[in-house]
Amino acid sequence: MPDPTPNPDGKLSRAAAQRLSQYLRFARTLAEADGTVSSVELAGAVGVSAAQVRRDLASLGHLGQRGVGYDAGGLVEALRKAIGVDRRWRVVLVGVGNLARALLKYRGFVDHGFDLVGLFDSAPGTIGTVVEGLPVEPMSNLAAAVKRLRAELGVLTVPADAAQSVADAMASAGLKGLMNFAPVRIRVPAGVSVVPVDLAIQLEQLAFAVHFNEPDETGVAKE
Amino acid sequence: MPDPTPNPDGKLSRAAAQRLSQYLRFARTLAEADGTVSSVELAGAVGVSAAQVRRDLASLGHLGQRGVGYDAGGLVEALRKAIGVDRRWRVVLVGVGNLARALLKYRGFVDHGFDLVGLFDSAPGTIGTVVEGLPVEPMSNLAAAVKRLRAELGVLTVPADAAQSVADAMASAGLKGLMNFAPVRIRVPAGVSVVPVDLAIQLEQLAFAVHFNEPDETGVAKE
DNA sequence: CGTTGTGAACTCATTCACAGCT
DNA sequence: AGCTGTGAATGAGTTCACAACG
Repeated sequence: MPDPTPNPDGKLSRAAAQRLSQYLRFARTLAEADGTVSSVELAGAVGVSAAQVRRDLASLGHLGQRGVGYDAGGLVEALRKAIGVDRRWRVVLVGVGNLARALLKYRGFVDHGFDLVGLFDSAPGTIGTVVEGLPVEPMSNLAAAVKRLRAELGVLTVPADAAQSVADAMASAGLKGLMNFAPVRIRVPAGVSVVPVDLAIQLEQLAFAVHFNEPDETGVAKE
Repeated sequence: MPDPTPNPDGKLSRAAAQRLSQYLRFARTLAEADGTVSSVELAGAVGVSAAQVRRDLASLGHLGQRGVGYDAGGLVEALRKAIGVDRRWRVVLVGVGNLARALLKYRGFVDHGFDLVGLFDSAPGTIGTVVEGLPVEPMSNLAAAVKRLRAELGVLTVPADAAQSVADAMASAGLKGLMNFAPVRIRVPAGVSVVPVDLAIQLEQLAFAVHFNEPDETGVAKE
């Protein structure tokens, strides 16, 4: 039967968006240095096929020049826009433990356009302390603070058993995206996105890959 | 294109293996309590379709009973074996910073069958200190220690600029799988697997999902 | 009944191969 | 010459729908 949707061009899959992030990282390192990158270079750096790179980039518009390649600077701009990081994002963090402290020290956070503007916790001993220049506020302040700070994203670094209720609070405070480090799947209202960062599952993936000696991931090894 | 060993036994894709981990987590919570789980329950818990669950589980052998469901205990066993976590794994960690300290405190590590047996760092001030009960050894000990401890996996929590050379050292020390927290792609010899845990890219994925209001992830909200 | 397992259909993603521009 | 963009072919992964079975 006839083709309800013969048109393949349209939306970016999640996996595709992840590749864009990787192209962006590589293009950024070249942006100052030189003028152009080829699909073959990008492919080698990221570990995908050159055809894949061209297909991905072509879906963003005509930003290559035939016979020449892609202008590094222009590519960075286009990728930033396509991913949604052509602006800065304001982020709050809930759950100030070791992991949070590690994240706060991580420069890549701010380097990639994410500004941590608020810290929250429920432990009386932690509330009021200052971590990496930011005071830790009680959870009861969350909703008001999100509004005041105009934060849109939240990082969730609380224990598993608290994760769902904290996620509920973050969603109803108006945050639109949550990065969840707790090893549980959290449910959120429609309109809120969640990116899980689940170490337990990643560990199991590593065991799986080793146990069955999968070549793994972004393109294997030369040698 | 460049893949001399495409899929040895040709079985489970990476994405499928990740779903298995999620089924396992859910089945574990039920294993003591009740007898059986249905594909619909699993699907709801993990956020995939029931048909997907059945297809995945059927690929592991006939472990369901028609008209009844899957025995929770048996499912846990089968999933453990399929993923490769029906045994314990010995893990060393290189780069003892805040992130490492957070990981060391994370109980899920040992709960999932991963034993951290060695810590390594190159900073003289850190070497010799004891963190969570383990002494931090110099990098020069790595190769001998990996052999002595019979470690197979490594966690890489060093800064980006050191990541590749540390990865080289870890691979030549005989580790077969690396969990890489550094925000760079590392190259490893054939036979070594890498699971990247890249916060910068995950952050960008979050921005992407929110910016284009993707429902995201494992199927979110029904309504 | 209810629920699994699975051929078949289908959708989505990737690679091929080459036309078209520089 | 070199390199991109893209139809067409291929492949991977997912859902449909129902037979098979307790």
